[in-house]
Amino acid sequence: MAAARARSGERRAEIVRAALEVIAERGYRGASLAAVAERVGLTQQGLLHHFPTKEALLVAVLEEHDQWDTGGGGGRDGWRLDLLEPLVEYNAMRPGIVQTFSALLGESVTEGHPAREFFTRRYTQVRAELAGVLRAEFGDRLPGGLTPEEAAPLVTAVLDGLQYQWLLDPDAVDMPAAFRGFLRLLGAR
Amino acid sequence: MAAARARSGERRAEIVRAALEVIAERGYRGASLAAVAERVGLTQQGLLHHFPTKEALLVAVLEEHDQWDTGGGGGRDGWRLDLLEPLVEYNAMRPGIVQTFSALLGESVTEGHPAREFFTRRYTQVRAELAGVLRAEFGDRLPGGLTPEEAAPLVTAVLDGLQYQWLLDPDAVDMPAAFRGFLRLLGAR
DNA sequence: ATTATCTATAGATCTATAGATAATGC
DNA sequence: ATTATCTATAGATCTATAGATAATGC
Repeated sequence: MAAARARSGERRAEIVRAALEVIAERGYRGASLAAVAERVGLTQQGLLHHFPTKEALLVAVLEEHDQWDTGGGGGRDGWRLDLLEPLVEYNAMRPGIVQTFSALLGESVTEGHPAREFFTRRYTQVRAELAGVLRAEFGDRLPGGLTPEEAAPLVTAVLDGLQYQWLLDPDAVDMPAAFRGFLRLLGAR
Repeated sequence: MAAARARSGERRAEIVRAALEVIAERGYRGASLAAVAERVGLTQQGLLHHFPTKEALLVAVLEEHDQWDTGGGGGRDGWRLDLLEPLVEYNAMRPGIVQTFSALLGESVTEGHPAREFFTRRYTQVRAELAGVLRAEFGDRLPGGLTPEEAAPLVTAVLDGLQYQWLLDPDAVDMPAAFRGFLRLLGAR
């Protein structure tokens, strides 16, 4: 045959990449296995050989992009505040990934959604790590008398909220500039 | 028969209310007409007598709750900054509505989603009105040198972003308190 | 006559299972 | 023997249309 048989790991990676795209376009509930399969030149049943269920495929997508959103800049755990702005800048160049993330986050608040626990855990962790970073940078008090623990959910909220506004209307919202504005509010220079 | 025939307007209102609930639970794409119909004691085909298509029902839901999110507090156009905090407080008491809104916002960034234009327009309008409110309150410069136009998308982002964190983990996030913290950052008392 | 509702049903999908076929690795 | 894929198909759904039936309002 023309194409050599890809090793299983490569095939799985291809499928995860395709799933990421289809989820960006239609969300998880709207994404069909057939659409993902077609994108990698497989039948839907062929895809199910690599991932036994649709949910298993979603889990693989979530694991693959575990460093999403707030983690991309600085490696698994050691975030630094000055790496958040470059991360936002980077995200502004890959609307596809941001759209997948945002669509999944939106869906995840509905009942019994398979990504719900993932996001819940992730936000708990992100808030805790951000609080640590903010304390290291600003000490125990930020402008307005906020503690780092009070500011951390706001940083996360701004990151996510700006993504929605930007995805809906990229020309109307300069996501990195807006985020820099927020950092100035926090007192960073 | 037992129940008197409801006037059409009442029936439609019942259906819209049921649709709101089902969308909160499953999102728009995941919400079936049959599930909505069942909730008001109709068959799926009976429901389609009142709304000719599923999309028409969504439009009715969006129109009914046009004052969603940022509008509830102060009447159609005249927002005031000091009514935002009570609005967040009010939202914290109705997770259902917030969940419907958040699920729809998340879905709306996917391709060809029927609510996309609604949200795009809405955010454009919300940012403009918030900028006006911020200018009236703070003048041309806010902390960090932000202009009202730079701060407006941040206010919106914080409102939306906090909702997701709160829906995912209500015990971990005190939404009104977090929002008050953000207002203190902006320099309001 | 119009309005509200129902039954019947067409026509698409969708996920997942069963089982065949062919290539690869011992 | 195992791995990758395919064909066939079961069993659920889902939206929407067609057409019947019964009640309401002139």
